[in-house]
Amino acid sequence: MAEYNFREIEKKWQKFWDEKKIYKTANYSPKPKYYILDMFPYPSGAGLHVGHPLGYIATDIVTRYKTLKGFNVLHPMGFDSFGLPAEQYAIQTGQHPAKTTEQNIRRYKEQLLNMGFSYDWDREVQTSSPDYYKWTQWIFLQLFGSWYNKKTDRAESIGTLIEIFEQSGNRNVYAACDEDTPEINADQWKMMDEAGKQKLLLKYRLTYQAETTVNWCPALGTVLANDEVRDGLSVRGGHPVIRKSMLQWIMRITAYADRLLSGLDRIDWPEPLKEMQRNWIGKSFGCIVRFKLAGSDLEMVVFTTRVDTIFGVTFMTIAPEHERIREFTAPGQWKSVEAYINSVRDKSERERMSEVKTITGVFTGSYVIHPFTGKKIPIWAADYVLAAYGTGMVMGVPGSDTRDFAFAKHFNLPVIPVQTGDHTDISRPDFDASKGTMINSSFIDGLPVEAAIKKATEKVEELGFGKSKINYRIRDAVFSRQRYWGEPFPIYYVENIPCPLDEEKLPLLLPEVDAYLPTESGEPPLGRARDWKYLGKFPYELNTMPGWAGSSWYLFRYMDAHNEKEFCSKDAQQYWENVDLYIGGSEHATGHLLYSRFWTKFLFDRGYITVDEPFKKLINQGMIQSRSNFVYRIKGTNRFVSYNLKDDYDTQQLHVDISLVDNDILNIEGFRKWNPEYARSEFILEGDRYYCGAEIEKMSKSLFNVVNPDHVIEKYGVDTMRLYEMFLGPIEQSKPWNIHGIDGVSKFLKKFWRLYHDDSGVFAVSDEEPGENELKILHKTIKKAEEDIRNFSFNTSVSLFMICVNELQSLKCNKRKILEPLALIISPYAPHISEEIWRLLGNKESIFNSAYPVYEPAYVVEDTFEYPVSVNGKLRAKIILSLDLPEDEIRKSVLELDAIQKWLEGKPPRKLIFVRGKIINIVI
RNA sequence: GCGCUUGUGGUGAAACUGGUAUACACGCUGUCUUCAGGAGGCAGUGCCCAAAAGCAUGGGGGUUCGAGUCCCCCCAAGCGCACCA
Repeated sequence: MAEYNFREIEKKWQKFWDEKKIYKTANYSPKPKYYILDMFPYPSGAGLHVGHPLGYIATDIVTRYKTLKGFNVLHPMGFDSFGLPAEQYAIQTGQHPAKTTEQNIRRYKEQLLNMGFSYDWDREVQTSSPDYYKWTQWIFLQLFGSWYNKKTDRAESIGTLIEIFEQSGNRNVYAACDEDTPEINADQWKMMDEAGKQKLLLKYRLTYQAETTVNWCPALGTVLANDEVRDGLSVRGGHPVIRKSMLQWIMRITAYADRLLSGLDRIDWPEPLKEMQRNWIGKSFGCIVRFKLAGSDLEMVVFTTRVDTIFGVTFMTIAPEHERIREFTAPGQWKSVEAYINSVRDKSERERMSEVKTITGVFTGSYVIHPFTGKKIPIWAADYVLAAYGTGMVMGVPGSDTRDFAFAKHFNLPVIPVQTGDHTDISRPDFDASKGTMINSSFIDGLPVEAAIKKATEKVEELGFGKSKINYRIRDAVFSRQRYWGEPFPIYYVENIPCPLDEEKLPLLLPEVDAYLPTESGEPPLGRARDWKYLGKFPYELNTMPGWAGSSWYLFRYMDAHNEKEFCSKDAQQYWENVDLYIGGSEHATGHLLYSRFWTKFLFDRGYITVDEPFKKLINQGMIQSRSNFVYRIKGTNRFVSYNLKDDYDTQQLHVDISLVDNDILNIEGFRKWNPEYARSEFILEGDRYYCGAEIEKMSKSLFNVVNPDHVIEKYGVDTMRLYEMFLGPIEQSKPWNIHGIDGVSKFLKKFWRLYHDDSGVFAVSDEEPGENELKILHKTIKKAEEDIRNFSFNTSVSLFMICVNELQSLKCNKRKILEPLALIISPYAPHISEEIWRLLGNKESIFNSAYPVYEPAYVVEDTFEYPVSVNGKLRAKIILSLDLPEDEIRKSVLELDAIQKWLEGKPPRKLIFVRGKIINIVI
């Protein structure tokens, strides 16, 4: 008896799709376009695990559905192939990262092809390929050749800035630039030598060099971005990170802070992710206030969001790392301040993090004059002030700010309450600094906080020692890495001045090196490359670009992947615009997803593209976790005790490979073979079984809980795996991988197959006309399947198919006119079996090129005459009424119904509750 | 501490704008063909009960004829940010 043979079917159709290039997409079509993108993977050595395909299956379903609906769909795939693991492997083995990367990509591709995804592989991109990184370098050059004009609120060519300089210097330039940019006039500009001019321009370029304190990771030998560091450790590898000053390439993303923020309102992204980006950008409205130093012309400038509390200032604070701290220190105090600076400097991020609660600081011996009261206010240095936020200096208001309060208490500084509330301990939750009215505050006394801020801001502006200001938390992004396996910068140096390489010379190929470690003198690995000089004499940049460089614009390369003249042709970009649907993990919230928005806005400003957001709709697929299993060894022995008996012994919990466990029952023989250490183990069983413990954890090799999709595919087939991953639950939700339910899905596909075959397994469908009942089942399914795909509710779709197939089976329906559309509806989810059935039904074209059936509303309309009804929301009955009757008639017929009449106890209904034309409730 | 999200059977989970809560699947129980092969069919399965009635969507209030869904207060879990002035 013939059965559903997935092995044969899947191989057959994958080969066919590949050979006939079924999934090739044209750049021009009379059909409407739809662009669906997956976050491309980094091809690691471990291959794909079952978590990877989750998002890919979802995009594939939407792709197939949209294609059936008559869209021209772009659905490409590629590889984010520059990165640390390949390089680390290279350091260990000496093997060129390009080679490892190539092997890994081959394996990934093989796995992806096995899953029957409809990618147009002709458009594949690899960020580490010179054809690709040529354009990453090109975009870098465009950034280098641009500045941000805040008057026009967009990036412009650096040439327009030079023109302005020549005419009127930089006095009237309103640009995103370095804080320390000196003011010059046109004559001064013209008098400057080339080096001086370039130095000045560098302060305006959208990518620039600066000496900055960076996160230096000694173990990785590189600098990390803020989002690559967590708790003072590198996200990758968990090595300690320290603060170090280095000359770095930096992206002026702060120029786009406001547009990155406002753009969020126009894109369809998950709210939590938008919120993460909002917090990261961290816009806050406040005020800059200048305090004159006592006995000096110097001024201390602070940023505050609560200028209304200025009458409560009892001390000033400056970050110990602040570059101007010496100016604010009395000569006699310098020694103790310097000692304090040193003690703070050597602490790593981690140490500072864990010492959040300890209060340290030192008096600088200097004072400022309070602008309103004229009182002398002492200046302190304290590490609770961040050098990088605001001006690196704050005014201490212990009456309203809990941190200032804690500091004042610790050093016994006075507290002046400036707003109503109990000030004995303002860190208690019943004190809310954002509420109340002002006291002890001269002209703002009695005003509520909000009004007080407004009035105080006006006053300081009027008196000229302050100005309202919008401050951002986001900082410019460090863009260089001291690594080998990344894009080389198209930059060479003439007397230490960075010069852009001519665009014609791109790509600047990554040179060969003899080892992938920094040089002995501490230069990055490119320092090992021979003749790494432009024209043989001007040294090239030794840093390479970070991982996010290539991924910040890849969506555009897919549109025109083989273009040798442009990163993407205007025509192709205008046709595809931007991504309609993007699916990937939320871990890229403040990395890739922010940087790609930044580069897109930049390319838009410079007229290279017509969209200023890369991804219209974003869905975060949840993480697939894993269920780890444990065995319990009695301490100091080689005896293992079954889960429910373990409390009787003193045991140690050990991870066991989940492939040795079925339904929490341990395969004892397998376990003995797994590790020689356990070959002679003894077991204390429950009955004749050893039960393991279990816990949900991250999927990781080291926890022995990784599930390789290859095994699942081998056992059940790809279509079953695809359906099952969707059936598992909503796509956005993180959930543990659990194989136990897969039999249900597997059964469903077998039933589906059997619908088209008779009892002896021979393909057989009837050409009989379907009855209304069968049509109803079909059209209900079509309708619901469309709704589900529109809502990305794939799990309910799978249930729906099961119901449909069960119903048809119980009707013994084998009619072509029902079964042919059914194969089409299921095809986005289970393409192989559907294609096979489609061909058995005699179709010549691939199911991928067919048209999704249209449902007939007539067959979907529910029974309109039978309603559930309750009386006073309690009793229920089904009554039969006509929709067309006027309300009075309905009321009459309700009273005539015996059952209802009994409940009504003869009283006429006071009110009939209608919902969508149906009586739902009767109120007495 | 702040922000966001989520709490429904033994398990994964359904439930459209408030309208018969627990669809579908797993698991479990019984059973049939009879097989020891991860096969197929049928019936049962929220809780308490012999049954009827009753009670059930983390807990407590509220709005409503009617609340898993809306509002308020708690509790728990997950994620993100974290001295941001």
